[in-house]
Amino acid sequence: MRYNKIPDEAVRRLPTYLRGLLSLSEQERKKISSQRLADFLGVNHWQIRKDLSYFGGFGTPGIGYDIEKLIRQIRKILKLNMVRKAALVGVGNLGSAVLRYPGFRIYGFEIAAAFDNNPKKIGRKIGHITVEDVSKLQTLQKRKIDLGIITVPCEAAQETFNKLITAGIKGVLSFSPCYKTGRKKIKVITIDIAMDLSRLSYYIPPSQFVAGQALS
Amino acid sequence: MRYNKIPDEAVRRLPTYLRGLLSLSEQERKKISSQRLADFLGVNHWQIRKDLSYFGGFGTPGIGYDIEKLIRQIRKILKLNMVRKAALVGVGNLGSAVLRYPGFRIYGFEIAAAFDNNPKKIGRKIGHITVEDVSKLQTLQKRKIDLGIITVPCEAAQETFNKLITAGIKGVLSFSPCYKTGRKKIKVITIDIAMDLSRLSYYIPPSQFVAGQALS
DNA sequence: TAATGTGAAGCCTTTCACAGCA
DNA sequence: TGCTGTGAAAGGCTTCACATTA
Repeated sequence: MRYNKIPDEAVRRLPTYLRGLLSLSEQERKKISSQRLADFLGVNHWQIRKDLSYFGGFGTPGIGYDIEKLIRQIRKILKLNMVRKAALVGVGNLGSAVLRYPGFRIYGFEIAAAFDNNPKKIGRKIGHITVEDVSKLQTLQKRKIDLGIITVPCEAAQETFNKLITAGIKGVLSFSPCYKTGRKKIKVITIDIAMDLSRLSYYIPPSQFVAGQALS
Repeated sequence: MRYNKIPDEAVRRLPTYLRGLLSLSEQERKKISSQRLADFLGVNHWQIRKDLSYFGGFGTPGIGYDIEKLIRQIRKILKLNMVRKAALVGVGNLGSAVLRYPGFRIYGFEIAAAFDNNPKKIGRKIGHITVEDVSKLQTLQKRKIDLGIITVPCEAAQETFNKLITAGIKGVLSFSPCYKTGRKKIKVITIDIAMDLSRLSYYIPPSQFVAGQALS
């Protein structure tokens, strides 16, 4: 393969392709063309081919892609072909919801631990996970957990982030925008719900102009 | 202003700047330079200046930006300088958590209604919102609600999406990736938690290789 | 002097068109 | 014929350096 740089955007799209393929594999179909997968997902066919070509040629000209084989390939690329364990910190409303979120299963993730600093929550069971005290975060390395999910309130985000780094976590998915990563060589992905809603607002002409509501 | 195209990426960053400014305005400081705001947020100073310049010159050379004024300007750009009401559909674990999510407040959003199709949930109060039957979605237009938040399970996403369109919703924030928008001229932003975690996985070398676990 | 606003360069990503293979 | 894989073109975004202004 002759590409020396793989676009982040291509990586970002791979999980979508994987989801589509998994869905299509349930219907008894063996092969699929980039065109049909693209239609199924509502994307462009050349985009799919280009993205896959960054990682190698997985298809057969004139035929298409073998669904099962491509699923294995993408899993391998995303390093999902092994147990990937995550720990969640902050068992509030959002944290509990994420713990019970059924969507992780198809990608093979296991949320293997949950932590909180509220004594009332420690020991409680959410699904099949027992909430532990945040002081136990240091056990993560031994337990081979290398992904962290932050669902604590804004004020506690920085401290939580630092603790996860100390605990040897290598990647963080955070639902709070309130922290700085410094120069740590750690991958962080932030999901900021309110920010996304604000961004949506930009694109939508409002249905009302309440008198005196608009500011200068 | 001489730009004919404003990058989506610039729009995406505005809410971040707004959050930083709001945070800084609590400290009694009137002016701020792009350099200081950049340091505070952990971004580049020229990026901030460039992004703001797409919308017009808001600063004073040699001095910086007036914090309060810039907050008003960004609010106006993002159309947050008026009441923006959103309706949430799907009062499960995730939906309830989003309803109670405190982060919307600083951007001035109001989640004004919540819907579910489960009779057990209808009539229940979450925070100060009473859950309504999805059949009442048609009342949204009258109630001047033009943003929708989808937190239903995957299987119900497409139907929910269609119903929101019919109800006159102009923008959708969806936590489910399982729908197609068709050629509707509506803005949709999707938050796919599992997809983001998969993407994170790509960047993280795993701490373990369980024997026999890795596939082909 | 201190900071903004911006043209231009450079880089990354998307799109296109088509050679080549089954 | 049908579909992949990819070089090249086009487009969009980021970074830089500096003219300009208070």
